Amino acid sequence: MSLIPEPARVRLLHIMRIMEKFAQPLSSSRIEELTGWPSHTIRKDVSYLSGEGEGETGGTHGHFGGNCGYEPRLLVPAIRSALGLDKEWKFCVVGLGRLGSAFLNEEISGSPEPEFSLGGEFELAAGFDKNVNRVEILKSAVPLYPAYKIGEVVSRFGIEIAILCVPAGEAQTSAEKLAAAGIRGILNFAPVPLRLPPEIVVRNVFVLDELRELAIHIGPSGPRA
Amino acid sequence: MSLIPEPARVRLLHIMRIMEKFAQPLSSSRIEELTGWPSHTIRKDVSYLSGEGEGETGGTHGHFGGNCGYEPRLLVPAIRSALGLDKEWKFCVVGLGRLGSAFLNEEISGSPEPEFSLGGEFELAAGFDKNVNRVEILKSAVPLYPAYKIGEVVSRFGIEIAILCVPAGEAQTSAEKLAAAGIRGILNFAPVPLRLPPEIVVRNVFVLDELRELAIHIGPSGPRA
DNA sequence: CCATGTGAATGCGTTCACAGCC
DNA sequence: GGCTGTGAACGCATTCACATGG
Repeated sequence: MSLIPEPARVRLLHIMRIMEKFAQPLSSSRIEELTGWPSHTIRKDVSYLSGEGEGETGGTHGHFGGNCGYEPRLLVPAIRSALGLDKEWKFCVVGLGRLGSAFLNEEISGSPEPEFSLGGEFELAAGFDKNVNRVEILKSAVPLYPAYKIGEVVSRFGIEIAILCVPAGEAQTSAEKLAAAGIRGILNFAPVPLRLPPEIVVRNVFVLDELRELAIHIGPSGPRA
Repeated sequence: MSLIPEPARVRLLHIMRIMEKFAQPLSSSRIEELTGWPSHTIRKDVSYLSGEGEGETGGTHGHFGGNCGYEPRLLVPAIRSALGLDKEWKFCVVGLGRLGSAFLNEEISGSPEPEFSLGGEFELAAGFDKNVNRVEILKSAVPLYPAYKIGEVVSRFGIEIAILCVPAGEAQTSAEKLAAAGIRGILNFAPVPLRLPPEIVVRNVFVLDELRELAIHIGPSGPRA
Protein backbone atom coordinates (compact mmCIF):
# COMPACT_ATOMS: atom_id res chain seq x y z
CA MET A 1 0.00 0.00 0.00
CA SER A 2 2.75 2.40 0.91
CA LEU A 3 4.71 1.92 -2.27
CA ILE A 4 5.35 5.63 -2.78
CA PRO A 5 8.95 6.48 -1.83
CA GLU A 6 9.13 8.79 1.13
CA PRO A 7 10.99 11.58 -0.67
CA ALA A 8 8.25 11.51 -3.29
CA ARG A 9 5.60 11.74 -0.59
CA VAL A 10 7.29 14.78 0.86
CA ARG A 11 7.36 16.43 -2.54
CA LEU A 12 3.72 15.56 -3.15
CA LEU A 13 2.95 17.18 0.16
CA HIS A 14 4.52 20.45 -0.98
CA ILE A 15 2.94 20.21 -4.38
CA MET A 16 -0.43 19.79 -2.72
CA ARG A 17 0.18 22.85 -0.59
CA ILE A 18 0.98 24.93 -3.64
CA MET A 19 -1.98 23.67 -5.61
CA GLU A 20 -4.36 24.39 -2.79
CA LYS A 21 -3.78 28.07 -3.48
CA PHE A 22 -4.41 27.81 -7.22
CA ALA A 23 -7.53 27.31 -9.26
CA GLN A 24 -5.91 27.12 -12.71
CA PRO A 25 -4.11 24.02 -13.92
CA LEU A 26 -0.41 23.85 -13.12
CA SER A 27 1.97 22.13 -15.50
CA SER A 28 4.90 20.09 -14.24
CA SER A 29 7.30 22.70 -15.59
CA ARG A 30 5.44 25.44 -13.76
CA ILE A 31 5.77 23.43 -10.58
CA GLU A 32 9.45 23.10 -11.33
CA GLU A 33 9.73 26.89 -11.35
CA LEU A 34 7.92 27.14 -8.04
CA THR A 35 9.72 24.37 -6.21
CA GLY A 36 13.05 23.88 -7.93
CA TRP A 37 12.40 20.17 -8.44
CA PRO A 38 12.83 19.02 -12.05
CA SER A 39 9.64 18.54 -14.01
CA HIS A 40 10.31 14.87 -14.69
CA THR A 41 10.55 14.27 -10.98
CA ILE A 42 7.18 15.90 -10.48
CA ARG A 43 5.65 13.80 -13.24
CA LYS A 44 7.14 10.65 -11.76
CA ASP A 45 5.81 11.55 -8.34
CA VAL A 46 2.33 12.10 -9.74
CA SER A 47 2.54 8.83 -11.65
CA TYR A 48 2.87 6.99 -8.34
CA LEU A 49 -0.68 8.07 -7.59
CA SER A 50 -2.11 6.26 -10.60
CA GLY A 51 -0.24 3.10 -9.77
CA GLU A 52 -1.89 3.16 -6.34
CA GLY A 53 -5.44 2.80 -5.17
CA GLU A 54 -7.24 4.92 -7.70
CA GLY A 55 -7.00 3.28 -11.10
CA GLU A 56 -9.75 5.35 -12.64
CA THR A 57 -9.32 6.27 -16.26
CA GLY A 58 -7.22 3.32 -17.28
CA GLY A 59 -5.69 5.42 -20.04
CA THR A 60 -2.09 6.48 -20.23
CA HIS A 61 -2.69 10.18 -20.28
CA GLY A 62 -4.26 12.98 -18.33
CA HIS A 63 -5.39 11.36 -15.13
CA PHE A 64 -5.34 14.68 -13.36
CA GLY A 65 -5.91 17.18 -16.10
CA GLY A 66 -5.75 17.76 -19.82
CA ASN A 67 -2.80 18.87 -21.86
CA CYS A 68 -2.43 22.15 -19.97
CA GLY A 69 -1.20 20.74 -16.69
CA TYR A 70 -2.59 19.25 -13.53
CA GLU A 71 -6.02 20.29 -12.35
CA PRO A 72 -5.89 21.22 -8.65
CA ARG A 73 -9.47 20.08 -8.27
CA LEU A 74 -8.40 16.59 -9.30
CA LEU A 75 -4.85 16.34 -8.04
CA VAL A 76 -5.23 17.73 -4.54
CA PRO A 77 -7.84 15.19 -3.44
CA ALA A 78 -5.87 12.40 -5.08
CA ILE A 79 -2.74 13.31 -3.13
CA ARG A 80 -4.69 13.74 0.07
CA SER A 81 -6.24 10.34 -0.20
CA ALA A 82 -3.08 8.59 -1.38
CA LEU A 83 -1.23 10.04 1.58
CA GLY A 84 -3.99 9.20 4.02
CA LEU A 85 -4.68 12.84 4.79
CA ASP A 86 -8.38 12.76 4.01
CA LYS A 87 -9.06 12.68 7.68
CA GLU A 88 -9.45 15.22 10.44
CA TRP A 89 -6.67 15.12 12.99
CA LYS A 90 -6.85 16.58 16.44
CA PHE A 91 -3.64 17.88 17.92
CA CYS A 92 -2.53 19.70 21.04
CA VAL A 93 0.30 21.98 22.06
CA VAL A 94 2.31 21.05 25.13
CA GLY A 95 4.32 23.88 26.63
CA LEU A 96 2.93 27.36 26.14
CA GLY A 97 6.05 29.49 26.25
CA ARG A 98 6.72 31.89 23.43
CA LEU A 99 7.16 29.07 20.96
CA GLY A 100 4.20 26.97 22.03
CA SER A 101 1.85 29.91 22.33
CA ALA A 102 2.70 30.80 18.74
CA PHE A 103 0.65 27.79 17.70
CA LEU A 104 -2.46 28.79 19.58
CA ASN A 105 -5.43 30.17 17.65
CA GLU A 106 -4.28 27.97 14.79
CA GLU A 107 -1.55 30.38 13.83
CA ILE A 108 2.04 29.58 13.20
CA SER A 109 3.47 32.98 13.87
CA GLY A 110 2.56 36.05 15.84
CA SER A 111 0.27 37.36 13.19
CA PRO A 112 -3.44 36.85 12.58
CA GLU A 113 -2.98 36.62 8.82
CA PRO A 114 -5.09 33.81 7.40
CA GLU A 115 -2.18 32.36 5.46
CA PHE A 116 -0.80 31.16 8.73
CA SER A 117 -3.80 29.00 9.40
CA LEU A 118 -3.06 25.34 9.76
CA GLY A 119 -5.89 24.59 7.38
CA GLY A 120 -8.96 22.50 7.90
CA GLU A 121 -7.40 19.11 8.28
CA PHE A 122 -5.69 19.67 11.61
CA GLU A 123 -7.75 20.87 14.51
CA LEU A 124 -6.02 22.33 17.52
CA ALA A 125 -7.98 20.78 20.38
CA ALA A 126 -6.05 21.77 23.51
CA GLY A 127 -3.03 23.47 24.99
CA PHE A 128 -1.12 22.42 28.09
CA ASP A 129 1.39 24.07 30.37
CA LYS A 130 3.00 23.10 33.62
CA ASN A 131 2.51 26.63 34.89
CA VAL A 132 -1.10 26.99 36.02
CA ASN A 133 -0.76 30.75 36.01
CA ARG A 134 0.14 30.86 32.35
CA VAL A 135 -2.77 28.60 31.49
CA GLU A 136 -5.16 31.00 33.13
CA ILE A 137 -3.63 34.21 31.86
CA LEU A 138 -3.20 33.29 28.20
CA LYS A 139 -6.07 34.20 25.95
CA SER A 140 -6.91 31.53 23.47
CA ALA A 141 -9.76 30.26 21.38
CA VAL A 142 -8.81 26.71 22.30
CA PRO A 143 -9.12 25.33 25.81
CA LEU A 144 -5.98 25.37 27.91
CA TYR A 145 -5.22 22.96 30.74
CA PRO A 146 -2.55 22.45 33.37
CA ALA A 147 -0.09 19.76 32.40
CA TYR A 148 -1.30 17.21 34.90
CA LYS A 149 -4.51 16.90 32.90
CA ILE A 150 -2.73 15.70 29.75
CA GLY A 151 -3.74 12.10 30.24
CA GLU A 152 -7.38 12.85 30.87
CA VAL A 153 -7.86 15.41 28.10
CA VAL A 154 -5.88 13.64 25.39
CA SER A 155 -7.77 10.40 25.78
CA ARG A 156 -11.16 12.04 26.29
CA PHE A 157 -10.94 14.12 23.12
CA GLY A 158 -9.11 11.53 21.05
CA ILE A 159 -6.13 13.77 20.41
CA GLU A 160 -3.62 11.90 18.25
CA ILE A 161 -0.82 14.40 17.64
CA ALA A 162 1.09 16.70 19.97
CA ILE A 163 3.43 19.60 19.30
CA LEU A 164 5.97 19.49 22.09
CA CYS A 165 7.40 22.89 23.02
CA VAL A 166 8.57 22.40 26.58
CA PRO A 167 12.13 23.02 27.79
CA ALA A 168 14.62 20.22 27.19
CA GLY A 169 14.59 19.13 30.80
CA GLU A 170 10.86 18.41 30.71
CA ALA A 171 10.62 16.93 27.25
CA GLN A 172 11.08 13.27 28.07
CA THR A 173 8.60 13.22 30.95
CA SER A 174 6.06 15.22 28.97
CA ALA A 175 6.45 12.85 26.06
CA GLU A 176 5.94 9.86 28.31
CA LYS A 177 2.76 11.40 29.68
CA LEU A 178 1.52 11.88 26.14
CA ALA A 179 2.48 8.33 25.23
CA ALA A 180 0.63 6.94 28.22
CA ALA A 181 -2.40 8.96 27.20
CA GLY A 182 -2.46 7.29 23.80
CA ILE A 183 -0.84 9.93 21.60
CA ARG A 184 0.27 8.57 18.24
CA GLY A 185 2.63 11.23 16.93
CA ILE A 186 4.78 13.98 18.42
CA LEU A 187 6.29 16.98 16.65
CA ASN A 188 9.19 17.70 18.95
CA PHE A 189 10.63 21.20 19.15
CA ALA A 190 12.57 20.48 22.33
CA PRO A 191 16.24 20.01 21.47
CA VAL A 192 16.55 16.50 22.85
CA PRO A 193 15.79 13.13 21.28
CA LEU A 194 12.82 11.35 22.83
CA ARG A 195 12.90 7.74 23.93
CA LEU A 196 9.45 6.33 23.26
CA PRO A 197 7.83 3.07 22.19
CA PRO A 198 8.31 2.54 18.44
CA GLU A 199 4.61 2.75 17.68
CA ILE A 200 4.74 6.44 18.51
CA VAL A 201 5.96 8.50 15.59
CA VAL A 202 8.34 11.30 16.51
CA ARG A 203 9.44 14.10 14.24
CA ASN A 204 12.11 16.44 15.50
CA VAL A 205 12.60 20.09 14.65
CA PHE A 206 15.98 20.99 16.05
CA VAL A 207 16.61 24.64 15.31
CA LEU A 208 20.28 24.40 16.14
CA ASP A 209 20.65 21.57 13.66
CA GLU A 210 18.77 23.55 11.07
CA LEU A 211 21.20 26.43 11.51
CA ARG A 212 24.10 24.05 11.29
CA GLU A 213 22.77 22.48 8.12
CA LEU A 214 22.35 25.92 6.65
CA ALA A 215 25.94 26.66 7.58
CA ILE A 216 27.09 23.44 5.94
CA HIS A 217 25.40 24.36 2.70
CA ILE A 218 26.71 27.89 2.77
CA GLY A 219 30.25 26.73 3.37
CA PRO A 220 33.03 28.58 5.19
CA SER A 221 33.56 31.19 2.51
CA GLY A 222 30.91 30.87 -0.14
CA PRO A 223 27.87 29.01 -1.43
CA ARG A 224 30.03 25.96 -2.14
CA ALA A 225 32.97 25.32 0.11
CA MET B 1 36.04 18.22 -0.82
CA SER B 2 32.42 17.65 -0.10
CA LEU B 3 32.51 13.93 -0.73
CA ILE B 4 30.47 13.11 2.36
CA PRO B 5 26.90 12.20 1.36
CA GLU B 6 24.39 14.69 2.66
CA PRO B 7 22.38 12.16 4.69
CA ALA B 8 25.61 11.18 6.36
CA ARG B 9 26.41 14.80 7.15
CA VAL B 10 23.01 15.22 8.76
CA ARG B 11 23.62 12.17 10.91
CA LEU B 12 27.09 13.38 11.83
CA LEU B 13 25.48 16.62 12.89
CA HIS B 14 23.19 14.81 15.31
CA ILE B 15 25.97 12.57 16.52
CA MET B 16 28.03 15.64 17.24
CA ARG B 17 25.18 17.17 19.22
CA ILE B 18 24.88 14.06 21.34
CA MET B 19 28.59 13.76 21.92
CA GLU B 20 28.88 17.36 22.99
CA LYS B 21 26.96 16.41 26.10
CA PHE B 22 29.14 13.43 26.94
CA ALA B 23 32.66 13.12 28.28
CA GLN B 24 32.97 9.33 28.17
CA PRO B 25 33.60 7.45 24.94
CA LEU B 26 30.49 6.40 23.02
CA SER B 27 30.50 3.20 21.01
CA SER B 28 28.71 2.96 17.69
CA SER B 29 26.18 0.60 19.22
CA ARG B 30 25.52 3.03 22.05
CA ILE B 31 24.87 5.72 19.45
CA GLU B 32 22.52 3.30 17.74
CA GLU B 33 20.49 3.09 20.94
CA LEU B 34 20.37 6.86 21.22
CA THR B 35 19.52 7.67 17.63
CA GLY B 36 17.94 4.58 16.14
CA TRP B 37 20.45 4.50 13.29
CA PRO B 38 22.19 1.13 12.87
CA SER B 39 25.73 0.94 14.22
CA HIS B 40 27.26 0.09 10.87
CA THR B 41 25.78 3.25 9.45
CA ILE B 42 27.39 5.26 12.22
CA ARG B 43 30.73 3.60 11.60
CA LYS B 44 30.48 4.25 7.89
CA ASP B 45 29.63 7.88 8.52
CA VAL B 46 32.63 8.28 10.81
CA SER B 47 34.83 6.58 8.27
CA TYR B 48 34.06 9.36 5.79
CA LEU B 49 35.94 11.69 8.12
CA SER B 50 39.17 9.76 7.80
CA GLY B 51 38.92 9.64 4.05
CA GLU B 52 38.72 13.43 4.06
CA GLY B 53 41.13 16.17 4.99
CA GLU B 54 42.60 14.73 8.17
CA GLY B 55 44.61 11.65 7.33
CA GLU B 56 46.40 11.59 10.64
CA THR B 57 47.14 8.17 12.05
CA GLY B 58 47.38 6.37 8.77
CA GLY B 59 46.35 3.17 10.51
CA THR B 60 43.14 1.31 9.92
CA HIS B 61 41.88 1.48 13.46
CA GLY B 62 40.95 3.86 16.21
CA HIS B 63 41.19 7.27 14.60
CA PHE B 64 38.81 8.72 17.13
CA GLY B 65 39.21 6.54 20.17
CA GLY B 66 40.39 3.20 21.41
CA ASN B 67 38.49 -0.04 21.58
CA CYS B 68 35.84 1.39 23.88
CA GLY B 69 34.14 3.69 21.40
CA TYR B 70 34.56 7.14 20.01
CA GLU B 71 36.19 9.79 22.13
CA PRO B 72 34.07 12.95 22.11
CA ARG B 73 37.19 15.03 22.57
CA LEU B 74 38.49 13.67 19.26
CA LEU B 75 35.34 13.10 17.25
CA VAL B 76 33.48 16.35 17.89
CA PRO B 77 36.24 18.62 16.55
CA ALA B 78 36.76 16.29 13.60
CA ILE B 79 33.10 16.51 12.65
CA ARG B 80 33.03 20.24 13.18
CA SER B 81 35.97 20.80 10.92
CA ALA B 82 34.87 18.30 8.27
CA LEU B 83 31.50 20.01 8.13
CA GLY B 84 32.99 23.48 8.07
CA LEU B 85 31.41 24.41 11.37
CA ASP B 86 34.60 25.51 13.07
CA LYS B 87 33.61 29.08 12.51
CA GLU B 88 31.53 31.64 14.32
CA TRP B 89 28.34 32.57 12.52
CA LYS B 90 26.30 35.68 13.13
CA PHE B 91 22.59 35.42 12.60
CA CYS B 92 19.54 37.60 13.06
CA VAL B 93 15.84 37.09 13.62
CA VAL B 94 13.42 38.87 11.30
CA GLY B 95 9.89 39.18 12.60
CA LEU B 96 9.50 39.34 16.36
CA GLY B 97 6.04 37.92 16.87
CA ARG B 98 5.54 35.05 19.26
CA LEU B 99 7.62 32.73 17.14
CA GLY B 100 10.44 35.13 16.35
CA SER B 101 10.73 36.44 19.86
CA ALA B 102 11.18 32.87 21.04
CA PHE B 103 14.63 32.98 19.48
CA LEU B 104 15.74 36.12 21.31
CA ASN B 105 18.20 35.79 24.18
CA GLU B 106 19.59 32.77 22.39
CA GLU B 107 16.72 30.60 23.50
CA ILE B 108 14.57 28.37 21.41
CA SER B 109 11.56 28.20 23.63
CA GLY B 110 9.94 30.35 26.24
CA SER B 111 12.16 29.06 28.96
CA PRO B 112 15.51 30.29 30.23
CA GLU B 113 16.89 26.77 30.64
CA PRO B 114 20.46 26.59 29.43
CA GLU B 115 19.76 23.50 27.33
CA PHE B 116 17.94 25.71 24.93
CA SER B 117 20.99 27.76 24.19
CA LEU B 118 22.07 27.78 20.60
CA GLY B 119 25.61 27.04 21.69
CA GLY B 120 28.75 28.98 21.05
CA GLU B 121 29.00 28.69 17.31
CA PHE B 122 26.00 30.80 16.37
CA GLU B 123 25.76 34.32 17.70
CA LEU B 124 22.45 36.12 17.59
CA ALA B 125 23.48 39.59 16.47
CA ALA B 126 20.20 41.40 15.85
CA GLY B 127 16.42 41.24 15.74
CA PHE B 128 14.13 43.07 13.35
CA ASP B 129 10.44 43.85 13.23
CA LYS B 130 8.28 45.98 10.99
CA ASN B 131 6.44 47.24 14.05
CA VAL B 132 8.55 49.94 15.67
CA ASN B 133 6.50 49.70 18.83
CA ARG B 134 7.31 46.06 19.30
CA VAL B 135 10.99 46.72 18.75
CA GLU B 136 10.98 49.26 21.54
CA ILE B 137 8.82 47.34 23.98
CA LEU B 138 10.50 43.94 23.75
CA LYS B 139 13.23 43.31 26.25
CA SER B 140 16.20 41.56 24.80
CA ALA B 141 19.90 41.12 25.35
CA VAL B 142 20.47 41.56 21.63
CA PRO B 143 19.89 44.83 19.81
CA LEU B 144 16.55 45.17 18.04
CA TYR B 145 15.91 47.34 15.02
CA PRO B 146 12.97 48.39 12.86
CA ALA B 147 12.78 46.40 9.66
CA TYR B 148 13.85 49.24 7.40
CA LYS B 149 17.32 49.01 8.92
CA ILE B 150 17.87 45.43 7.78
CA GLY B 151 20.15 46.41 4.93
CA GLU B 152 22.31 48.68 7.03
CA VAL B 153 22.65 46.43 10.08
CA VAL B 154 23.13 43.14 8.24
CA SER B 155 25.97 44.44 6.12
CA ARG B 156 27.57 46.48 8.89
CA PHE B 157 27.76 43.54 11.32
CA GLY B 158 28.49 40.92 8.70
CA ILE B 159 25.40 38.88 9.52
CA GLU B 160 25.29 35.83 7.27
CA ILE B 161 22.21 33.91 8.39
CA ALA B 162 18.64 35.00 9.11
CA ILE B 163 15.76 33.24 10.78
CA LEU B 164 12.65 34.47 9.02
CA CYS B 165 9.52 34.55 11.19
CA VAL B 166 7.34 37.13 9.49
CA PRO B 167 3.79 36.48 8.25
CA ALA B 168 3.46 34.82 4.86
CA GLY B 169 2.49 38.04 3.17
CA GLU B 170 5.72 39.75 4.13
CA ALA B 171 8.09 36.83 3.69
CA GLN B 172 9.13 37.42 0.09
CA THR B 173 9.83 41.12 0.50
CA SER B 174 11.67 40.57 3.76
CA ALA B 175 13.75 37.86 2.13
CA GLU B 176 14.61 40.16 -0.75
CA LYS B 177 15.74 42.83 1.66
CA LEU B 178 17.97 40.31 3.37
CA ALA B 179 19.30 39.12 0.04
CA ALA B 180 20.13 42.65 -1.03
CA ALA B 181 21.92 43.17 2.27
CA GLY B 182 24.20 40.24 1.54
CA ILE B 183 22.66 37.49 3.64
CA ARG B 184 23.91 34.03 2.67
CA GLY B 185 21.38 31.70 4.28
CA ILE B 186 17.78 31.91 5.47
CA LEU B 187 15.94 29.60 7.83
CA ASN B 188 12.38 30.21 6.73
CA PHE B 189 9.51 29.65 9.15
CA ALA B 190 7.01 31.53 7.01
CA PRO B 191 4.77 29.03 5.21
CA VAL B 192 5.64 30.17 1.70
CA PRO B 193 8.50 29.19 -0.60
CA LEU B 194 10.96 32.02 -1.23
CA ARG B 195 12.15 33.01 -4.67
CA LEU B 196 15.76 34.10 -4.28
CA PRO B 197 19.01 34.00 -6.25
CA PRO B 198 20.49 30.50 -6.13
CA GLU B 199 23.58 31.57 -4.18
CA ILE B 200 21.36 32.19 -1.17
CA VAL B 201 20.69 28.99 0.75
CA VAL B 202 17.13 28.61 2.00
CA ARG B 203 15.92 26.02 4.46
CA ASN B 204 12.21 25.82 5.12
CA VAL B 205 10.46 24.77 8.30
CA PHE B 206 6.82 24.37 7.35
CA VAL B 207 4.91 23.36 10.43
CA LEU B 208 1.84 22.35 8.50
CA ASP B 209 3.96 20.05 6.37
CA GLU B 210 5.59 18.62 9.46
CA LEU B 211 2.17 17.80 10.86
CA ARG B 212 1.16 16.26 7.58
CA GLU B 213 4.28 14.15 7.43
CA LEU B 214 3.60 12.98 10.94
CA ALA B 215 0.09 12.07 9.87
CA ILE B 216 1.45 10.15 6.88
CA HIS B 217 3.70 8.08 9.10
CA ILE B 218 0.99 7.45 11.62
CA GLY B 219 -1.44 6.31 8.95
CA PRO B 220 -5.22 6.54 9.00
CA SER B 221 -5.71 3.87 11.64
CA GLY B 222 -2.39 2.80 13.01
CA PRO B 223 1.37 3.19 12.94
CA ARG B 224 1.51 1.62 9.52
CA ALA B 225 -1.40 2.21 7.18
C1' DC C 1 36.14 -11.57 22.67
C1' DC C 2 35.50 -6.48 22.02
C1' DA C 3 35.66 -2.53 19.24
C1' DT C 4 36.49 0.38 14.66
C1' DG C 5 37.31 0.62 9.66
C1' DT C 6 36.24 -0.04 4.82
C1' DG C 7 35.91 -2.05 -0.01
C1' DA C 8 32.11 -4.53 -2.41
C1' DA C 9 27.43 -5.73 -3.09
C1' DT C 10 22.86 -4.54 -2.64
C1' DG C 11 18.74 -1.78 -3.02
C1' DC C 12 16.20 2.19 -4.01
C1' DG C 13 15.20 6.87 -5.69
C1' DT C 14 16.30 9.66 -9.51
C1' DT C 15 16.92 10.52 -14.14
C1' DC C 16 16.46 9.43 -18.79
C1' DA C 17 14.24 8.69 -23.07
C1' DC C 18 10.57 7.73 -25.43
C1' DA C 19 5.51 6.46 -25.93
C1' DG C 20 0.70 8.21 -25.88
C1' DC C 21 -2.53 11.87 -26.19
C1' DC C 22 -4.45 16.56 -27.15
C1' DG D 1 4.12 21.77 -30.99
C1' DG D 2 2.45 21.18 -26.21
C1' DC D 3 1.70 18.17 -22.34
C1' DT D 4 1.42 13.80 -19.21
C1' DG D 5 2.89 9.11 -18.28
C1' DT D 6 6.10 5.32 -17.39
C1' DG D 7 9.37 1.37 -17.97
C1' DA D 8 14.46 1.11 -17.93
C1' DA D 9 19.07 2.80 -16.97
C1' DC D 10 21.67 5.11 -13.94
C1' DG D 11 23.93 6.68 -9.71
C1' DC D 12 24.34 7.08 -5.04
C1' DA D 13 23.46 5.84 -0.13
C1' DT D 14 22.91 1.94 2.57
C1' DT D 15 24.07 -2.47 3.99
C1' DC D 16 26.90 -6.38 4.22
C1' DA D 17 30.87 -9.02 5.31
C1' DC D 18 35.17 -9.24 6.52
C1' DA D 19 39.77 -7.30 7.66
C1' DT D 20 42.41 -4.94 11.34
C1' DG D 21 43.71 -3.72 15.87
C1' DG D 22 43.35 -3.97 21.14
